Amino acid sequence: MPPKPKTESQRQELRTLIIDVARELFVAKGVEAVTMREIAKRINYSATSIYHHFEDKEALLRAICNTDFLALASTLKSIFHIADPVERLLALGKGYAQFALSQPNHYRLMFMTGRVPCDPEKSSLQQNSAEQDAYYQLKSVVSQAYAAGCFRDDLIDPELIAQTVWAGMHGVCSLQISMAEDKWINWRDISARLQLMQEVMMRGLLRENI
Amino acid sequence: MPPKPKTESQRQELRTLIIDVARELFVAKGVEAVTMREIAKRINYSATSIYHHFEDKEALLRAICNTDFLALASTLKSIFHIADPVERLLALGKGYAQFALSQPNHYRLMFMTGRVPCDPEKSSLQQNSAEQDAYYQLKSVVSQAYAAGCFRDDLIDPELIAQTVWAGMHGVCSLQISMAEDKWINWRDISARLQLMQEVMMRGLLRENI
DNA sequence: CAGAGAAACTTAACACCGTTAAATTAACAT
DNA sequence: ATGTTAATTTAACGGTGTTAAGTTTCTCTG
Repeated sequence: MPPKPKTESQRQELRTLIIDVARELFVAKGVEAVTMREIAKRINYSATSIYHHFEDKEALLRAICNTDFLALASTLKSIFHIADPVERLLALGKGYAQFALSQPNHYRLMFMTGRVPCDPEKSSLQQNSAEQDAYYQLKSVVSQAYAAGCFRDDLIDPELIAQTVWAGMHGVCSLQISMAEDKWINWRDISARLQLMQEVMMRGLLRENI
Repeated sequence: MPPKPKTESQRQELRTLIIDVARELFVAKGVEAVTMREIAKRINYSATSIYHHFEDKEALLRAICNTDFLALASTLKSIFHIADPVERLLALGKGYAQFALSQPNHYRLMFMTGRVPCDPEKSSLQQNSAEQDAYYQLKSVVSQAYAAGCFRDDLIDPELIAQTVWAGMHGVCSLQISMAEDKWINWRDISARLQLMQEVMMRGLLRENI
């Protein structure tokens, strides 16, 4: 009873259905839970049909990743209404951390696995878009603070600053995600670690006067 | 031609041979390359025999991990001869980063996968040993700087400081390891990123006077 | 209106994987 | 000599991603 030539929109619908089901498995049980057969079972298709929408499992993961990058950028764009550039940067960091810690499996896939390297050529997302590109949002916010003269005089490369700020927040979040259960370390509260990281970075980056 | 009751030392020998071969595959091709069958082939045993030395693949990875934690601590202990506490801390960070970037697959297994959480109960390594426990080394160096009054007055928890310093360096290294190939980002030199991270952290943490 | 062709989908299979059960071999202890 | 035990292997199970080869249904053309 299966086969019918479908309209393009129905095709798209099925495609996003696959992605959604895959994400769901994924959120609950991590990357390993995303097996082609299980996804297929949940949508009452055979495993093979997924290959008509995605070249392979990597491609499917990449698609999930893309929707997540978009979700991250969507979350973060609410930050731009904040007037003070430093407060804006801090809020960006907080929003980023909240995303990471509330959706650890997605964060892991996006920033910790190294699979699925994003290529602007292939992505459906628009690079350098304030709506869709979270990295561009970071660059923007840092550049704005830079233009406002917030940073120390010896810091002359906003993109390097952005990458450092990112690394700081990513360091706290990713250690939390992959090592929070590790009994070797007597972890301080994650909120305290995030807080101190932001304080330290700001004190290290910003001008001192006033 | 196979079976002979072996002495305990021969058993150990084979055990470490397995670990070594597994590490080798591992260094070259990452976690996924470590398949029981391939390890077995390289030492001319059948895959099943590995299970007489390691409960399962996790246990084998854990064993590899342990040797790597020891290797890291061994590398870092050369830092303790440095007299100035701040210089010592900086050198620790540099040594850590060098380890991470020169052995990315090991670093990934140790700090980025979340599998194999280390438990002091089960590990063969000695916790709180200046020779074997890299985290203890970090705590020590930070505590020494703290005792020397290097940090700002409002910083009163050396372990929180240590975890933050760690997160900063880990952030730079892990982003490099998992995202250096990502074409979305116009990465600055890894050395510049490490350098700036250390500068920022030191400026953020240390007292200002003189 | 018949039949060709394409699209959607399925079943069957391949080559792997980690892991376990059962069988085999060789050394030791009695 | 015999039995026990440890070391090892072969065979197999259930799982994975993926591909080849159908099967069914629609649409489009002659």
